[in-house]
Amino acid sequence: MKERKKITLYEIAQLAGTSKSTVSRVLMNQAGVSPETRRKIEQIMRESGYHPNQMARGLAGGRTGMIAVVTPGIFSGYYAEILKGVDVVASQHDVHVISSFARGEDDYPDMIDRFSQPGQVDGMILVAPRMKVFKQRAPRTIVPIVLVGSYAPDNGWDRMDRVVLNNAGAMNELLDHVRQQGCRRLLHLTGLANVYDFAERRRAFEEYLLLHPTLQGTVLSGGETRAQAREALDRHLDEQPESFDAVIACNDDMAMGALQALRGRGIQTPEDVVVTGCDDEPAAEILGLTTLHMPMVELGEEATRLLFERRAQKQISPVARQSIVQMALVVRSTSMRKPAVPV
Amino acid sequence: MKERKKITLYEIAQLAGTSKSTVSRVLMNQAGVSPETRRKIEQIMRESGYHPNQMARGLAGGRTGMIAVVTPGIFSGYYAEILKGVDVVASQHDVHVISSFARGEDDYPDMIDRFSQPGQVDGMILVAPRMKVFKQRAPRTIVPIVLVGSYAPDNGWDRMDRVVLNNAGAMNELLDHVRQQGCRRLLHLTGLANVYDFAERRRAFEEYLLLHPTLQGTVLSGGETRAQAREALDRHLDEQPESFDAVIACNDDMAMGALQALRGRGIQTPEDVVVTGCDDEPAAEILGLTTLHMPMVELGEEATRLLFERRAQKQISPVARQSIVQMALVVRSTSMRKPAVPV
DNA sequence: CTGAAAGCGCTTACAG
DNA sequence: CTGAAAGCGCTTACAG
Repeated sequence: MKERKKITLYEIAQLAGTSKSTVSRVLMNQAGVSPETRRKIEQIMRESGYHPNQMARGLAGGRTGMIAVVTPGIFSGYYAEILKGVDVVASQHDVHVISSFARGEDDYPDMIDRFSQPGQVDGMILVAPRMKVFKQRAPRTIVPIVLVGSYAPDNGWDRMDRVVLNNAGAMNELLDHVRQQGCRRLLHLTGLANVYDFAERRRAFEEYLLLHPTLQGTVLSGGETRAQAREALDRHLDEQPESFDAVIACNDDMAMGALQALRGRGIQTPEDVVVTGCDDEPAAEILGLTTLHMPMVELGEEATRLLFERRAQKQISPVARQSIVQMALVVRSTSMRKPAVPV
Repeated sequence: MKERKKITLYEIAQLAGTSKSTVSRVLMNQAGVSPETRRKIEQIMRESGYHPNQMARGLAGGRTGMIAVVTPGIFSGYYAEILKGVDVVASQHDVHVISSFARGEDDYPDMIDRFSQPGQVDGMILVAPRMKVFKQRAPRTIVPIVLVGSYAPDNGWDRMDRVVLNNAGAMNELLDHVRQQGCRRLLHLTGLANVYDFAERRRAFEEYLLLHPTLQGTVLSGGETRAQAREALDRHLDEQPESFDAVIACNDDMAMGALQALRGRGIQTPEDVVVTGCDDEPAAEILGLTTLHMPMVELGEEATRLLFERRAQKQISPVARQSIVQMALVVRSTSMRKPAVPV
């Protein structure tokens, strides 16, 4: 039944015995079309399997029907879940999602530049951009931008909507728990310094130590990948064995590297050393890793909601919105010293 | 230095003291422009921060500069890696990647239909489409399609390029290894029957049994998710305890579910039961899960290469290409009975 | 409620 | 090697 020839809005108008204008109105869901005409046009569109040419719509109407999600090149598996959340909301608006991986941190500004030009996308979501991006003034673009898990300095970036995590609060809760497990010498395994969330978590860790003088704390830089985290901890164990009784990693991936390092030396978890992560990646559950749960799909959805709200505004608003997504402590076996719960 | 007013090809032509045609030629990388003129235009484009309007290019030239990747709604984390591979190759061609998650298997045909209309994308990659998609004849579309990890029945789908895995060969290697570990009663934990790769692996499992009469084999359906796999194995253990000494799961996720079920009953791995997966997801390494390694980024890259080769062809070619990606056995602790190797 | 016309910013023959 | 003109398929005032 479906036409194979490419069919245009003009053809639909012909078949309906009306004009392009009217067909366009029903396509745009605009008022001012008689119910009867509308019904007829809708039926013809359906029967003919008509899909409007996106490129033409974009050019004529100034709306591309696309948004871009830019993620760092190196990623934890959870970026896929954020992407899925974005897709859920975007598809409700009949908008496609362009996914781009930044190649190095220098690539970020270029991508922003490119996407903020007219005729590219209707908006962009920047996931965990590296701090370096913010060295330059924020582009004064008509294309709305939403930041996810990100810094927002006052050289213009603070005008943008953003979705952030309650890093400090969640970290506090986590450290309270670790302390209750009897740990006193805490090692914070941090990641790249230019990742905003990592910096926040580190700061929360250090502030917690100030408030709890009975605790001893160290910060160890674990590099970028799981393997690097493992190596870093290995070296640390060579130099200062038994110097800590808890590893607080800045994310699950690094926590897993830590687990490997400990296991390799026969150090028991959680008996000798408690280990915690952050993110609650799929693998965390399996490993019994205590972590902070981040609702990743939600994160993507919320960012996209902000984007569409912004897009819907007629004029530029002076209000920047910020959504704070709560992470929740998930206690599992890597930190559970007291009662042995069956898995 | 950067212009904020939107700048068009026409402006570039003005600045260069030439015509739109000539500017378009350098944009399209076409021959027939004096080196001097080309250099000048390129410089002006760079200085003005010009990016051509994609919508206009798409409408005028018939090339959208986008390709779509459609993935199933429920996904293992590894789809993100495929997406990354796609992005790597696509960006070399200055093409953007639209990522779409199919909402249920009925959504697949609709998406294919929509994307294959003109003015949408220049090509599409279908990742692990459910078998149901192939019930209907393949669309006779000008938009090239590449199938990844997929069936290709002869009702038109066999005209398409595809990237597949050496499921049977790899499964054989895996089963040889399991047999060498002393296992004789094998339980195959399979996933949704409508996933091509799962069906292939199951077939390979059954054929292996036919060739090795000393082995005993069972196939257990593990549902769709890790949790379901765990439950399925739990029920099986209730009904027929100690009926197997190896679990051969159709992917890592289900293998992890199996590990949970076994652990919950105090059954030792690999001493009592050997467990294997497939895919080599990030979590597999941590868990010490024996699996078949799938080079996921490569898979995405190869699919995209096929797509661009097809796009470059002037006329429709009668040749359908098939790339077979080799999976390799990765032996880890869940199947290593003989020598205890240090992790 | 409806239609004719202009125009979005490019590419692509075509003519020179 | 270069330019003028047509046209891609829509949306958007504008006029009725």
